[in-house]
Amino acid sequence: MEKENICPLNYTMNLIGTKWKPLILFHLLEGELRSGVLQSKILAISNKMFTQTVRELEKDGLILRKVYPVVPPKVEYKLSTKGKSLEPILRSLDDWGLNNM
Amino acid sequence: MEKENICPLNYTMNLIGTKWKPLILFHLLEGELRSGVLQSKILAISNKMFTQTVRELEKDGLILRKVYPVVPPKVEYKLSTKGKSLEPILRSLDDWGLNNM
DNA sequence: CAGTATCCACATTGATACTG
DNA sequence: CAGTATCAATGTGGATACTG
Repeated sequence: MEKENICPLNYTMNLIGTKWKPLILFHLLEGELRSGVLQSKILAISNKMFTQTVRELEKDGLILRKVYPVVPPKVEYKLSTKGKSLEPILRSLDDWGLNNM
Repeated sequence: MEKENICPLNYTMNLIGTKWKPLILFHLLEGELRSGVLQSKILAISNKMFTQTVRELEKDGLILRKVYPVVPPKVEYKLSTKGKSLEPILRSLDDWGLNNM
C-alpha cells in the first residue's frame, strides 16, 4: 500500500489497517503474551504472516518484544504505551462489528 | 482479502479497512456530495478506484447512491444510517492520527 | 459528468520446508 | 519454541482510452 498519509485518518489506517494487525493488538489488550500463545489465539494465521505482522507492529512502536536468552527460545509481546492508546479504537471496531454483523 | 470474519473486529475491518474507504466515508460525514465533488476531495484517487470503492460501500450498505435522470448525468452520494453510525470510529481514527503522526 | 473496459505492475498472503 | 527462506497464488492499485 502506498504511503501518502495525506490525512491523519490514513496515518492510522496504515498502522492498523491490515488483515491481522487489529486482531493481534486486540488480543494483547489482555496483557503480555508469549509468542506461541498469541499466535495460537489468531486461528488460521500462517507462521510467516504472524512473524511479519508482529515485526511491523514493533517497528511502528505499537508493541514491545522481549526476548529471553534461554533454550528453547522464549519471546513475549506486549503493547507499548502508543499501542495501549489504541484501545478505544479497537474496542469501537469490535463493538460496531458486534452490533452490525 | 479473505472473508473469514471470525470476530466482530474483522467484520468491521473488512468493511472499512482499505486504502480509500475510510477517506470517502470521512468526507461524507459533512453531508451529501455530488460524485465529482467527492472524488476531487480524495486527491490522487484514480477514476477506477473511486467507482470501485463507492460501489463496494454501497453494496455493504454504508452509503446511498442517488441518480438524477438528467443530461449530463448527476449522481450524489451520502451516508446511510449504518454508515453514519461509523462516525465515532472515523473520528477516533482521525484524532489518533493527529496525536501520533 | 459519471462511469466502464483493458491491460499491467506490484504488494500481500500463503504453503511448505528448514534452522538455531 | 521461535523464526527464516522460498516459491507460487491472489489481491490491489493504477494508466489509458472509451461510452451514453
